[in-house]
Amino acid sequence: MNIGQAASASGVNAKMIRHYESIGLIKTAARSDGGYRTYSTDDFHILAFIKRARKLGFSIDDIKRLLALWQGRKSSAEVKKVAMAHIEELEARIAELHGMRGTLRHLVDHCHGDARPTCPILDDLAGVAGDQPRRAEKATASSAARSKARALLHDS
Amino acid sequence: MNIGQAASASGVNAKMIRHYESIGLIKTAARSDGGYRTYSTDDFHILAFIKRARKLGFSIDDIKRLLALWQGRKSSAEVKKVAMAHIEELEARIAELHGMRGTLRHLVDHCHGDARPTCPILDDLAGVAGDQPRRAEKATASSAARSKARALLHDS
DNA sequence: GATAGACCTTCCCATTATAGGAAGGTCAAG
DNA sequence: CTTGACCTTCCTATAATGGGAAGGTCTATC
Repeated sequence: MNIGQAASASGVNAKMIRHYESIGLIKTAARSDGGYRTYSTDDFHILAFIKRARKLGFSIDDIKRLLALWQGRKSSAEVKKVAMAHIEELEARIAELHGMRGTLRHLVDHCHGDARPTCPILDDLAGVAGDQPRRAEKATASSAARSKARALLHDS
Repeated sequence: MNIGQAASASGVNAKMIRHYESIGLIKTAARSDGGYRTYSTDDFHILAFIKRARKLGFSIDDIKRLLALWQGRKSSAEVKKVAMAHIEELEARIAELHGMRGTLRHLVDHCHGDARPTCPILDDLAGVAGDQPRRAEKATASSAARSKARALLHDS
């Protein structure tokens, strides 16, 4: 199998296959006389594995670990650990996006969206206090530092 | 205000302020005799605006648009449009992550996570059919092409 | 055997937003 | 006048993907 066939068979495109090789995710491919990379059925399985893992949002680093576990035929405990850590990561990202969406949804719902220049969305972004239940800004240690800095500006 | 003060006051760090200047998101800062960038209260407001917009996940390009709208004091309709498009983007990303999380949750729930090497997670990634209600792979036009390619391998 | 066209090779560049570091200049306090 | 904090520019890196150029190989057809 040349790289093109391996690509369409696995769903990982040729550019990416070369990339994965270059970063050491997959082993250096065998070469034909003409210098073409050649792939075995085993190689194809690995590529398909990678493709599926990427679809689940695993990072290349995670996949490196999963591939080692897969090929090492070791315990499933380690795999489960990697997967659960990834679930937590996904959930954190979902929560973050969800928070953004909520704030924005609220702002959009209060924006009449007509020819008038007044706009709660811009007001919020500009820091004008409105009736928003949640501000775009979370209360963090750094925001406390910023409030202090803001005091120097006689602002807020 | 020097860049450091502007940074801690706005929450946008100094490195980023220079970067935003270099890509044209903010105008070139005025300079002191010694060549230091100096920032006015207006500049600070713009930086704070940018920071809040970034916290809501707007891209730099979106922010460029929002800043123009904010400073142009034009209609709110355009702002609402940008914001709604962003909400849709957020929702698409949430849905994608949610799908990943669901599939993974299911796999993790069926993995005993002990010393045995059998693992539904790896099996799924490897393409072994299990009792999974949803596979890691969506049925798409390209997956049809891949099935055809796979047929050439006498695989699947 | 020549040639066309599909496919392959390597190498470089771009993306997005953010950050680290090096080498060197400026400022304020002691 | 030195010290230390802060600033300057320039280069590099990240993660994953892709575009494109310049050139080599393979295969089918004439």
